[in-house]
Amino acid sequence: MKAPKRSDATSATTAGAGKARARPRGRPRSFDRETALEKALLAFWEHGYEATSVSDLTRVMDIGAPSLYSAFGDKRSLFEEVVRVYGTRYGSFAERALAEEPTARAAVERTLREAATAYTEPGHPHGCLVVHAAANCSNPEVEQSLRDRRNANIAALESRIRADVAAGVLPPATDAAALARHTGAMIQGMSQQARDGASREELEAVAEIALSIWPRTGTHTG
Amino acid sequence: MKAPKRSDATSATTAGAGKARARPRGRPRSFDRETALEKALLAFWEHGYEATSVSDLTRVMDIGAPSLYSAFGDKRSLFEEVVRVYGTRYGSFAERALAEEPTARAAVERTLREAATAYTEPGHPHGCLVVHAAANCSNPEVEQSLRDRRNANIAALESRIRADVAAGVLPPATDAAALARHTGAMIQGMSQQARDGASREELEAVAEIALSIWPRTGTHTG
DNA sequence: TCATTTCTGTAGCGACCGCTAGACAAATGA
DNA sequence: TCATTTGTCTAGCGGTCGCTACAGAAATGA
Repeated sequence: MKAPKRSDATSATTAGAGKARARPRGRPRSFDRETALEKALLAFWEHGYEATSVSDLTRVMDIGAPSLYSAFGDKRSLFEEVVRVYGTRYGSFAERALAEEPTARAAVERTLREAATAYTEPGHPHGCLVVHAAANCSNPEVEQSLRDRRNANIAALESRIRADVAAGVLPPATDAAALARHTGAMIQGMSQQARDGASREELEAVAEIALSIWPRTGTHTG
Repeated sequence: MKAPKRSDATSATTAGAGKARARPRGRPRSFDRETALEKALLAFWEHGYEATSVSDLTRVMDIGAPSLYSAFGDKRSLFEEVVRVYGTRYGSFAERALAEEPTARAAVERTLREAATAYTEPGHPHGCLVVHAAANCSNPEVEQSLRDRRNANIAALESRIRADVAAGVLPPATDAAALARHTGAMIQGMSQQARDGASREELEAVAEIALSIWPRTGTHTG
């Protein structure tokens, strides 16, 4: 049994800013791990897990295949790390809205509006990586992992809606599950629209229409 | 230059019901072309264009690779034929609603309700083939062909909405493009939800919420 | 200087991809 | 019966897939 080496995330290499640990023993890595990871992220985002080959990855990351495998494990592990980074860097706006806004309605309003912007932002692929990158994937586990993320987001919104119902912010007859799922479907539909060429303005108009299902003013009782 | 043979759609083989043409010259096909095509349709629907290999296809169609290529051309042609058949067999409910219902609103209402049923029907994969089967496809032409279909459907709805506006059925200030795109996003989001495990009842609830953006009664003026 | 450790580049593994050549099988018309 | 036509079967083409063995390069501590 061979020792798994280190290879893991927090290797500071030559960029010794801050509390950089002492240099590791062997030959230092000749590329910046985070930069390479970002390139991989963009490739997976644009083409999806399956259609992005290791050969594509080594080209855009500008490293050899052995370096990729030594630094990131296999393709699957690299993708998982990409999804994690995507979540913290690009895909956290819904979670943030849910945490910061006072009501579920306000969180959804902010989420849909920000989605219109985020999904059409120049400089990276359009739409949401979590929605698209594992579609039509031969590896069912990869497909399922993103599906779980999507459904978890909807479940989080549902429980937030339930809390508002319990607090009297939303009427007792509110179908929290349906309302949450409607928002999830809107986000996913907007992401698909972004992939299909819709502009920010067009998505914002769609978001405004979708938001009209909620009562115009903060609380309502019927 | 070799003659392209016949191989095309309307070969009756042994099933000589109705006005069957005279038998062609050579050895007759040993499989039913439509049955094999249906099996290919289900495979592409479930796994998408790229993730369905020719080897997968020959297995589910229960024919050899040369028979597949002789009867359907290459993989791309087979997929295109599958998309055509899907359109007439499974995916025509929106088009039908648009043609048969008196107003755009009624057409959308019927479309969303039927989508909830169609996208969760047992006996075939969930969701819409046109939405999913060419996602993350290495062949950009295949991806684009389904994208064109999706956008054409939205454009058709938009012009139908414009007609209702011109006829006074919808208010003059109606944003036809946004309204059509909202419906497209809903359908695509519901399809994604169906793929992610949503039930017919759950999708029906989502559809009802989405329909509440329209005025409750037939016409409205403001 | 030198053994040790770790990364990089070359080169290629076995598996699968889409696709097809060529031999044989099964129908036709004569 | 027999040449012709067309479908099926076996076998395998060149190419790409994800991945890795191996040798050399570049750092370390002694």
